[in-house]
Amino acid sequence: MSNPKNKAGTPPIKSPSRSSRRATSYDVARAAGVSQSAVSRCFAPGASIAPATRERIIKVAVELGYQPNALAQGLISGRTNMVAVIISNLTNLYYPEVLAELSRQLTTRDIRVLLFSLNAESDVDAVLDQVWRHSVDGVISAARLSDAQIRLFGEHDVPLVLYNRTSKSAPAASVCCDSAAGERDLVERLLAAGHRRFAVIAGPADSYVGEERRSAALNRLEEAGITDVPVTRGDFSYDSGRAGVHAIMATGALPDALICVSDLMAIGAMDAARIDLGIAIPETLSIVGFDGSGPARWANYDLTSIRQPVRRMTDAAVAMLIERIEDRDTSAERRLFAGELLSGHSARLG
Amino acid sequence: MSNPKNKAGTPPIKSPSRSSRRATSYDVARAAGVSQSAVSRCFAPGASIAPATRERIIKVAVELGYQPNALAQGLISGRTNMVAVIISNLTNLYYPEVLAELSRQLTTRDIRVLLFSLNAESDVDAVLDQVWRHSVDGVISAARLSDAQIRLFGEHDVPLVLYNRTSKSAPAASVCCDSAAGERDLVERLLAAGHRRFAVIAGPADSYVGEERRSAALNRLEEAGITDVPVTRGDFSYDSGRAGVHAIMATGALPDALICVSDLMAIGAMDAARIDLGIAIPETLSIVGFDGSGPARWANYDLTSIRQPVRRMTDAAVAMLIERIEDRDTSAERRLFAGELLSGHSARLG
DNA sequence: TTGAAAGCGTTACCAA
DNA sequence: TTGGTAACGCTTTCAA
Repeated sequence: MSNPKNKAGTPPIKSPSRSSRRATSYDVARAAGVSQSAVSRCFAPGASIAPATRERIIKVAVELGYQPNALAQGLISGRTNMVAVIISNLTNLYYPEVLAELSRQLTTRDIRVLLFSLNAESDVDAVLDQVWRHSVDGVISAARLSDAQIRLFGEHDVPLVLYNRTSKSAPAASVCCDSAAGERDLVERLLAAGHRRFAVIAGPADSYVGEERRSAALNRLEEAGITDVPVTRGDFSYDSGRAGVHAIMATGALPDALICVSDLMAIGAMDAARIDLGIAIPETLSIVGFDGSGPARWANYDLTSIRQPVRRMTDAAVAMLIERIEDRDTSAERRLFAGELLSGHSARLG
Repeated sequence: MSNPKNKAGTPPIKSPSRSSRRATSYDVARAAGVSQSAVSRCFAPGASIAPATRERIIKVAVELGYQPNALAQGLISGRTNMVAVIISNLTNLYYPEVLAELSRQLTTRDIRVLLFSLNAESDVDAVLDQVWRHSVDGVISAARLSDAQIRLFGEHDVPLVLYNRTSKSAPAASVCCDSAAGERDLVERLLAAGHRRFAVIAGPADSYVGEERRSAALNRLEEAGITDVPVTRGDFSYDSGRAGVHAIMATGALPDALICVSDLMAIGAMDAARIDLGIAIPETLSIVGFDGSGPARWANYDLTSIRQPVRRMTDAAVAMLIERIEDRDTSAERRLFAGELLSGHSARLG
């Protein structure tokens, strides 16, 4: 009875009907006539094992359909090869692109994605609890976290990379598109083309990027001596962009340039202007957006916008995260990427 | 030395700088003066424990910030409370909505989502390997699985629910929108309005729903005696819809009704027709889509389409999966949901 | 109701 | 290069 597994001499399997229990490293070891340790080493990256032994074990492992149990691996090694991705609302046109790209890049590096998608009501703290419990190796968050929440990552010693967010008081690694520069750029081009009567459709007050874009636009306008700029707020949705146009027109303002802080709102605004109000774009009204998401490039809209370099940004986010997983003492760093101007034809540019 | 944790009397912690190790049930037990088993019971659903004890333990647990380790729980109990969601391409307009809804519903039931998003090149078998390794409780797949792959779920005893796919030879639970009925419905309404010259923009030949919709449309047309129908194939993208229109026109055909098997292609087709070719929609050409995704309802398109009842479908998928997790002998079942006609204004209907 | 002890399936460490 | 053994942090019997 040298079987290390059944010290107590367990009786025949209890449920013979459900016989196909998953093979463990012990099963492989027994069948290959080696120790369980040998099997483990066989699947470890740079372990010392004789080629012959290795080959024999692999053969048996394949026969038995053995694959290491990720739970057990994670429990003992402290690495799960899982990263949590927290994203605020998937219905936003821009996030699916980011998520797809993140997922692709993480998969490439043999890391799995544990997805947490927040809807408005959902509780971030509850999500974070799950994050701790599941021992993920790190977190990429494109959702709004409070400074206190960011600090929790330090306490739990879980690497974090923020996507298109930052925090001044709590230091955290982050990857952002330079919204301010992009927005200033757009405004300058609009000014150069002779626009003087501006209006803005901003985002919700608690949106980091939304506020950054709004204030960048207003600041640049102020520098140009333009201060009387009607601002209305939307929630980044198509409908809110459409409603925004009506809200602005209702004030009696007659802008010749409309700045929307997201593409989706810009698209809603274009439809409202052209279809509801019969305004010619860009002849009578210039409209600009931000993000460079798919529909912005559809022929019907051909939006003038700033395209975020999603590929490079997600690339950087993943690289930064892995760096911090490998060396937890890597200090906070903020990487800022310039957006690319999509000229489009929804605005007259100078 | 009655500490059950340090039998060997381990020396002081190795890295004092990184002191904040996560509290375990042993830590809580010691601090509360109870056994580790008591702590475990305290966090188990219907365990027998004295209210007083329970309260004391909870108090200590909160103080220490204790939370059960999901890995250890999963390893011993065989339930991870994780479900894998496999989805083919996130950039499709319709999938993010499905994913968001699935994520929401699973979260409600205290289940986490392990996301696998396939891009064209990625290897389904590699994804499945990861699924087995991570011991997920079940899988919802909106990606194309071969019959052999579906059978693997049986062998591994992992519950599976297919979303908008089925398999005739390998039995599997599935939730689908009745594409055939929806498409027939659209065709009938188009026929009733007097359309006689049809064309179809279909999906890739290996798409289940795409083919179902294409053949349903062609069959219904054949019943009406219309057989000479030009068909071109796209890949469900905007660009391919646009290209499809040009391809059809290039054949010399002059359809008065264009059937697109997805909204995104229908939108591309509308832009091509109106913008590239100056064709009036729906006066000169009726265009219909399928899915009822967000942009289909934008004022500029106001697409005539079939809306999939995403909420009810995801609801059903989650319910079916949980049923099979709880009782693995639940037999295969196929639930078919009728789509809802979105009249829109991109087609003249009878 | 409580506690002790046996796993779950690995990796990490040590001696051989 | 190998095998033995101790964790990892929990749930689950089984006795008390």
